[in-house]
Amino acid sequence: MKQVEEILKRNHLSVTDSRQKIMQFFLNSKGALAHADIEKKTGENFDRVTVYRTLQSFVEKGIIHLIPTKDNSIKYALCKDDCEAGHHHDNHVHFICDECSKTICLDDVTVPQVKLPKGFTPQHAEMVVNGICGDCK
Amino acid sequence: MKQVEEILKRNHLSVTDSRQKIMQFFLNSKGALAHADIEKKTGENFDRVTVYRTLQSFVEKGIIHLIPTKDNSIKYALCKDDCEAGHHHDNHVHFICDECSKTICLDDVTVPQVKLPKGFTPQHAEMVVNGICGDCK
DNA sequence: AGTAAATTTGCAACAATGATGCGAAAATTT
DNA sequence: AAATTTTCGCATCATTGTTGCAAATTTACT
Ligand SMILES: [Mn+2]
Ligand SMILES: [Mn+2]
Ligand SMILES: [Zn+2]
Ligand SMILES: [Zn+2]
Repeated sequence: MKQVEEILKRNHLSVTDSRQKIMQFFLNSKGALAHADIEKKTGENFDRVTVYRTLQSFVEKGIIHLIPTKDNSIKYALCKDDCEAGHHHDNHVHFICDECSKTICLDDVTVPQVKLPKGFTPQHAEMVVNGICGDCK
Repeated sequence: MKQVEEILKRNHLSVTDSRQKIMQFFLNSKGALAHADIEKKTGENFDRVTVYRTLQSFVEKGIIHLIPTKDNSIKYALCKDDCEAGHHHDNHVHFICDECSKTICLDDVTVPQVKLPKGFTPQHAEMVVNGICGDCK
């Protein structure tokens, strides 16, 4: 059984053409992807709505995760941690290159804990670092 | 001279009605504000475009800063660090309450440094913590 | 204070992004 | 292979953000 098919089945998603192609596109990509990347750069011609719904279900199943940005653009990347449906537990740092503007998961760099002021109860923390990536230096 | 007027003049912005009102709204607010908050909750009736342009110029002048979120919503808050036009240097942690969904600048909590893999050169880091705020607990 | 110059505002128009309802198509189950 | 369930693609709509331009306002100048 092909890898993409296996991933979809394991996550209780029916195996459709769009899902297979989009999942393969994630597997082939180094960095994170935006909706527009998938719509335009897959070579395929999926409906915009199909792409939205596919990404949504991947997120729900814990297959991909969102990456926070300042510029109102959503980026998605494969979860390499063992996320479950309805509950992600990625806690790695993300890097955004100011040169090539690629967004990269630093899977081995965990988000450090910080001491919060009295009264605040932390649940989850995200960290995004900007700078120059290895390829651009 | 009124406080808002003083702030605008200091940042080389002409003192207009919208700018004064929006700046005052920031000064009165505890947490961060979204575009929609300003458009709807000021009581005033600014044109959408005016609000966009006002926020843009405040960001450019280093008066307010952006806060990254996962859900594609931009939040703005007053800079309490000494930011300059074209170059912000806020480096405090932000807290988003899962209950009341307020976004709060933790001005006294600085973003910790992390060790990045070889090749990556950091420039700036952002950290956002989710959880329950003091008011909601 | 009064006028000219510069800046900002509001409107219209447009583009991009995202959500929803629904019948047709495809995938899964029996 | 037929029935059932799920997904897809299209049409339609809502929200968010941008741009050009004339009118209004603010600032600079005499
Ligand atoms: Mn990641
Ligand atoms: Mn802040
Ligand atoms: Zn790069
Ligand atoms: Zn709260």
